[in-house]
Amino acid sequence: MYLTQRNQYALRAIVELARQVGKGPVKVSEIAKAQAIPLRFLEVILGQLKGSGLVDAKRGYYGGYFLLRQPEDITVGSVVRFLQGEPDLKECQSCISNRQCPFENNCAFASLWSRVNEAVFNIYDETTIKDLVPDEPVARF
Amino acid sequence: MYLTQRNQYALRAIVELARQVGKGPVKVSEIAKAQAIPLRFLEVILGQLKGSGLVDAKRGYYGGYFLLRQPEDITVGSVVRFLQGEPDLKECQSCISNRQCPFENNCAFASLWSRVNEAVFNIYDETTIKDLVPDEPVARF
DNA sequence: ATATTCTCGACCCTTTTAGTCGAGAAAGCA
DNA sequence: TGCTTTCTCGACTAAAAGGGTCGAGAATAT
Repeated sequence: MYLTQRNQYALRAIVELARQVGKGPVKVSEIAKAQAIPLRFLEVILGQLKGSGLVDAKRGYYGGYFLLRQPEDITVGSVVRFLQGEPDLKECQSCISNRQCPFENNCAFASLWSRVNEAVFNIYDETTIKDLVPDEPVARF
Repeated sequence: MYLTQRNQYALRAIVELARQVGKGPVKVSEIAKAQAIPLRFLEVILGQLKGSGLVDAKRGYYGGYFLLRQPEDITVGSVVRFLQGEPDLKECQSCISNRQCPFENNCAFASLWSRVNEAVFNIYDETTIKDLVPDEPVARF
């Protein structure tokens, strides 16, 4: 739900891939430059992202990263879920251990947290990567 | 939006005060015990909370903390806002500095973050402390 | 006086997050 | 073949955030 800098970088990297869809693999260095992300850090992030099945990479001269699905078929929710996993909100986050919950597992906070989480993921799930790609500036003549 | 352990402790402390409303000041040690919060840490938290105008304290023998408003008049939103301040969501959180935003301040993320934030605070604002106080177990005979 | 309870600032420790680095492996090119 | 490019992998470091503690002082009641 709360997105770290790293996870925002990941999203922006995917957006950049979406922006260049159809132009073949995009180099990490290119993404890093376009999105102002530290290069070596981005390498790590994209490496992780490969595990999601959303992107893949090719090495060598014409190498780089590319999307495995259309931008409109990738939701922010699916990316976020992959990056941080779904939090276990059935159990109240206020209680370190469930055994010593001061409300004896009848805790009103649990419902609050899960409602919040649901609201957030509703938004994430209805937002696709395509929605995040900036519109091309209209050509002037 | 994202609540730290500390901020959840704060909320639970207030809930405990609400639970005991009308019984005079509640000692920190009592709150700590009831809500399973580390005592010395709770002292710090309640000290901060005094600045919100929602609670106040009295020292000495019959001292302790107490609410300055009715539980139903305190929203979770007002507490959270005091604890963490409203994030500055007009500007995209992805960009370290606004000057070097790769999207040139026309960033689709900004809208996403603010929609998420709004959704979360809608829930926080419509939830009062009273809603979080567990129902008294019905007396059986 | 004295016991009680909040008050204040400084302090410490652990975990998370951000970011870097060097060497290696695949892919293309000459 | 050998050279260049670009991803790949694991280890590593640094900074920040978060959680929690402590001692001494100040108000309040008996």
